Amino acid sequence: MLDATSSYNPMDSRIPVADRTGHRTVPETTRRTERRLPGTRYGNRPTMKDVAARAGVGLKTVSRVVNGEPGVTPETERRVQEAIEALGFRRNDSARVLRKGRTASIGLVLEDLADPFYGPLSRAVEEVARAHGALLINGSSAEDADREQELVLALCARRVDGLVVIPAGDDHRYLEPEIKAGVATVFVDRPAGHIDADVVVSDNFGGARDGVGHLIAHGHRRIGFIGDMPRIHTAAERLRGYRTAMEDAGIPVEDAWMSLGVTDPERVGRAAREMLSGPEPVTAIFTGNNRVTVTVIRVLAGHPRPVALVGFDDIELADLLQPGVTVVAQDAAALGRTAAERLFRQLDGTLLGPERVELPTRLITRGSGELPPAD
Amino acid sequence: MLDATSSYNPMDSRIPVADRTGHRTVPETTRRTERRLPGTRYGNRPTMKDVAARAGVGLKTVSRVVNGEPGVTPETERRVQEAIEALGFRRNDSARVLRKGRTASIGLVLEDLADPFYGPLSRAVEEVARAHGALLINGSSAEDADREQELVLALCARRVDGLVVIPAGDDHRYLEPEIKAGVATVFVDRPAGHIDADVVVSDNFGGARDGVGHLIAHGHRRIGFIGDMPRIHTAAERLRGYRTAMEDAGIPVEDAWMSLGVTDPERVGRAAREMLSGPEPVTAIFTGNNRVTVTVIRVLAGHPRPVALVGFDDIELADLLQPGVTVVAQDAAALGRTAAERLFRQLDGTLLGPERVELPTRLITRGSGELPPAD
DNA sequence: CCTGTCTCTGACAACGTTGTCCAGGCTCTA
DNA sequence: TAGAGCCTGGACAACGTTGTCAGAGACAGG
Repeated sequence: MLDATSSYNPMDSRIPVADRTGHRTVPETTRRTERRLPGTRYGNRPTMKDVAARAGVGLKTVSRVVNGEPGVTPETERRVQEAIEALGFRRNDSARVLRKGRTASIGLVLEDLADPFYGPLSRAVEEVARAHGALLINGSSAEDADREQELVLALCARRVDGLVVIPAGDDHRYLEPEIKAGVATVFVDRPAGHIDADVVVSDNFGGARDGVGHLIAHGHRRIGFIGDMPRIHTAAERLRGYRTAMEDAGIPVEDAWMSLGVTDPERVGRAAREMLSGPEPVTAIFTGNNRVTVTVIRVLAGHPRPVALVGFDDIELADLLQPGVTVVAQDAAALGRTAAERLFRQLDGTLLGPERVELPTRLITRGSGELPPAD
Repeated sequence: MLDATSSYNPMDSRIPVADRTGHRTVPETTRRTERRLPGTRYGNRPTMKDVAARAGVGLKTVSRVVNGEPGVTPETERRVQEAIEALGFRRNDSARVLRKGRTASIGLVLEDLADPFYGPLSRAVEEVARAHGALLINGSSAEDADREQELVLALCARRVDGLVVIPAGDDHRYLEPEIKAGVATVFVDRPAGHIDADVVVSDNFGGARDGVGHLIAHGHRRIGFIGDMPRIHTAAERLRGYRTAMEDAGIPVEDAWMSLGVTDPERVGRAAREMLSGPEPVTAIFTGNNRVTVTVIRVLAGHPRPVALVGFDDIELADLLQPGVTVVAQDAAALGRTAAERLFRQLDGTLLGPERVELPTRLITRGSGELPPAD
């Protein structure tokens, strides 16, 4: 499952067990004696039982105080509070969860938290979760289907109440038992594969079509498209938008104008340079996401002729470049917020069936998309 | 504690209780009958007991199969696996955690996940956690001390094994009982207040001193400093670096050159414009963090004379602006990685006492810091 | 003084898992 | 063939909490 690089690996399901000589590793409870708090049991945290004993009351009375339930005299409450304070007691939510069934936590599986697109999305999900008293567990799939599944199932084992998933894989049937068991699930940015589930996406098709249309309106005909791997739904949709815009304008698309694949700077840079060379180079480029846009901007900065550019996704400082970068912006925070809200409505029971919600994109013109063709 | 905007609020400790008429709300276990899986108990997920019953074996045998423990015949294992498959059983880690004591999860409390500085940091922590088989729970404090404490204590109640905290508040004595109880703790970016704990920081002082020194070396004397609120440790350290560099160069600093406070664009923009006006305007500005830098770049873009600029924190596309933005870069990912590694070493027991680790910063020259004074 | 009601409190079971321990059946050897 | 030892499987307690229920006082009304 996961690599262990040290002795700490609590979820390891392999067997540390006694070896053939019968020796056993020292039980965990014996560590850190010197750090133990007076009044607590060896190496462990104080429990309600400890508090009850110290306060001279019953277990349930402590529970009542901790949870603010009624039916405790002020005097008793004071004694309990005092004991809690003195022992540094903190309720164990694991036990609580086990008893109550809900964990008050939701999981978010995305591609890469370091990507500036996902940071705001995650934050938005967190805010909604917070408003509902839930915590957020994040996981990065690194665009790997197996890792996505591993993460999702780990989250399910934790019994998160709900999942917000930005799919990396394209088959999510493995989630069916979980959904049946009541795990609320919303997919974001890309639809789920082979299951019927709630999904919140941007209007990738329309956004790309409008962005490319914008270039066409400014006189371009030879327009390049550099995007992500076509198995990624958003990439495919944006490509479809490109094709549609071109078709609507009656421009036959040449293969040399399109480049789809991994979005590392090397491949993208090569693709851009190829499109820009030869006897009939493109006069404009439409880029399929923020990473591609940044790379292409770098290429264009070193290019002799001006080349028009429209990028999908807004990027910071885009307005300060020369020329400013025209983009089709999607609202990452709104995606996250909408998804999380639907998630909690599923948990409330106020949501009927699975639905597909599409959020609009916005064309922001800043100059790069308005350059005329330099033929 | 937290606002509930709906009926879902599992961790609410206020009393939903029976009202005076004796009516009760419907127990949770009765929801979603239509979604229940055949073979499971009403509204609940299958447990090992269910699997054991279906496979015709004992409870512990199922546990053994699930955990890959030895001592189960292939035939028995097959039967158990079959039952697991058929019922869609997934081990309940809450119960496991309760029994084992470790949750295999760590908490990360930072200021704002949407900030491009924290995304990579969080991702780095996650990668280390993953290598140790642990999940990461994120929380944004929004630079609010109370919210930080609330988050940290909520994470402790979940019994996270460790905490990585980017402090918002300046008193962390509330964490003492937790640390004594064995919660590994590492502070990042800023030191903890009033407690002795592990901390990983950048060399804010040295970085700022070098950045300002760079401006001085290019002939500037009237150098402005725009930074965050001085109660934030990093802001104070960077200010100290600025003062030291000026002092070392024998330049008396004027009050009008320094501006400290919240880093919203409005205040920062006003501060920058003030420094740049009057009879003796600054000829260079040192900015105290990425947000400030971006705002100041915008101001400078509309300013008639060229003004030198060095910023703390690297920003994306800084190299593509005209001129390129010279920055003092800190390595957010390294901060996160180092902190997380120390955390797990605490859990391993291979770390001795609390320590302060300082990571170097790097001056990246791109042009804006090398502009001569425009006197 | 007794009875009924109300308030406060605590004993106990249950949540789902894992660790301990023991029993029964098997193989192997003396 | 009997005894020793191993392998497999299961009964049971425990983890820390919450829900249920019933008991113990207090107090008022008859």
